Amino acid sequence: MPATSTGAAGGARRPGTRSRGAGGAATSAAPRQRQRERSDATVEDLLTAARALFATDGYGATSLDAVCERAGVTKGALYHHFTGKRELFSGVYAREQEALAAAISAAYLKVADRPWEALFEGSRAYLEASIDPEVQRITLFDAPGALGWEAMRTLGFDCRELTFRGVARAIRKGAIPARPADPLTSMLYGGLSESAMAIARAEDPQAALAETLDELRRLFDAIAGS
Amino acid sequence: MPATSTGAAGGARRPGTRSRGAGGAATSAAPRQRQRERSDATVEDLLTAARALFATDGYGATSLDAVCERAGVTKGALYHHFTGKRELFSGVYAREQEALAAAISAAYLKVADRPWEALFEGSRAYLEASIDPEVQRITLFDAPGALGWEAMRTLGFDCRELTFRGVARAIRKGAIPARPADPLTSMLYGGLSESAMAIARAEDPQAALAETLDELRRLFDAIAGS
DNA sequence: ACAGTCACATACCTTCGGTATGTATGTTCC
DNA sequence: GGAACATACATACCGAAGGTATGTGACTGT
Repeated sequence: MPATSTGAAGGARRPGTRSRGAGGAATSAAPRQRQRERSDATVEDLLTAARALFATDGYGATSLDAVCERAGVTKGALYHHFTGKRELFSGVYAREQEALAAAISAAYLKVADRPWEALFEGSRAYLEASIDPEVQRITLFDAPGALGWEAMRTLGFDCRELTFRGVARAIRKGAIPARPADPLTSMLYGGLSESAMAIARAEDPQAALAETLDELRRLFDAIAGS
Repeated sequence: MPATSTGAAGGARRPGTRSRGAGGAATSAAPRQRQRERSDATVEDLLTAARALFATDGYGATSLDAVCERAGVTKGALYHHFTGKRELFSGVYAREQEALAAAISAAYLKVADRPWEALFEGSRAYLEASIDPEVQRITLFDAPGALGWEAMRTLGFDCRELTFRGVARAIRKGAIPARPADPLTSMLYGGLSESAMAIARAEDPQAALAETLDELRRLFDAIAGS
């Protein structure tokens, strides 16, 4: 044990001054609640910091030291809550997927009684949300290489699964000609993802988005009426 | 300059024993040809070794030391021919794209007089070639994160560009209803890429491929007849 | 209040991408 | 044909970054 007591005397030092929770009022209100809140707050800070850096610098160029510094924590905290860089990114990715899935579901449910139209609206929502370069960097560029196919699909509620359900339901309800749902799901989901990337890199993203939605409309009409 | 003469006396040591070319016959046959051949051979070895490791272990998990060892060279050689890991991967990626593009073109040209059918055949070729997990790991999983969008599209003859040309030509020739070519290109190319990944992970890849080609047929027919 | 656990902080190790430098093999020019 | 130069590497080293071992104070059940 070289150089034990570092610097000044003991006590919780700089990185963060962890002391969340609503003041120090009722200590007996919640038995083991304090530690949970502290943990949750730290995890929240780590995920927020990581999401910001991953989104702008990318997975490879983001160092855990930078994440910890931004979160006001040290690597001890990070490795206490995550097994490593992969799982940290995994957490960020899961949140991103959750947000996308929420947007898709909300759009879908507005016209859920018309299955095919509902899938179109869900697709539109996914496309519009996925245009954000930060979202793209995480979910479309870095996630495949960092997490792999299996992890991407098993993590939280992924959008591909949502798309599959929408396609399957449209088929079941007879909104489009009968067929296996998987192939069409892949074509639709992959097409939308690639479209989002292309739109974000276009000279005029707004125009590109409009053109893409037009094409999507044509495709949906063509599929339904064949 | 610490520890100058390392180990035994000088002389070209183990890593490779570079001595390509057709023997040492006519020395005056080609003026500056020997070095070129040597360089080309080294680059070839590096790209081959890198492709093997990148394909199986992925970009992040592949170390340059491992690549050099497999190629029978040291890092001095690698950094003489490439600026770094990115460019090495870039070279591997470019070759992969070239091979895919060649397969697409060959299939397309067989029925080039029917633009829409030709694009279908090109799509089929891309799909079948992209099912290989090694190809996928390089071109679909790691390339986006490692190279980014711009580099992927400007590197060599990329398949998306080929798809675009096929779509644009089909529109120009009136094989499908008029529309901007870019959105449909994205939907098609992205859909095929995602489909390839799904097929490779399916329980029965052959059956999944057949179903996907059926769906592709339906989609092409629907688009043409709308 | 005391023992045990949790949530971190500190210090260290190892791997790996990248660089600086040395050197043998061509290549060119006189 | 040999000196001068360029090319194609090999060797040795550096710094950054992911990961680990260990210590310590705050929190918690008894």
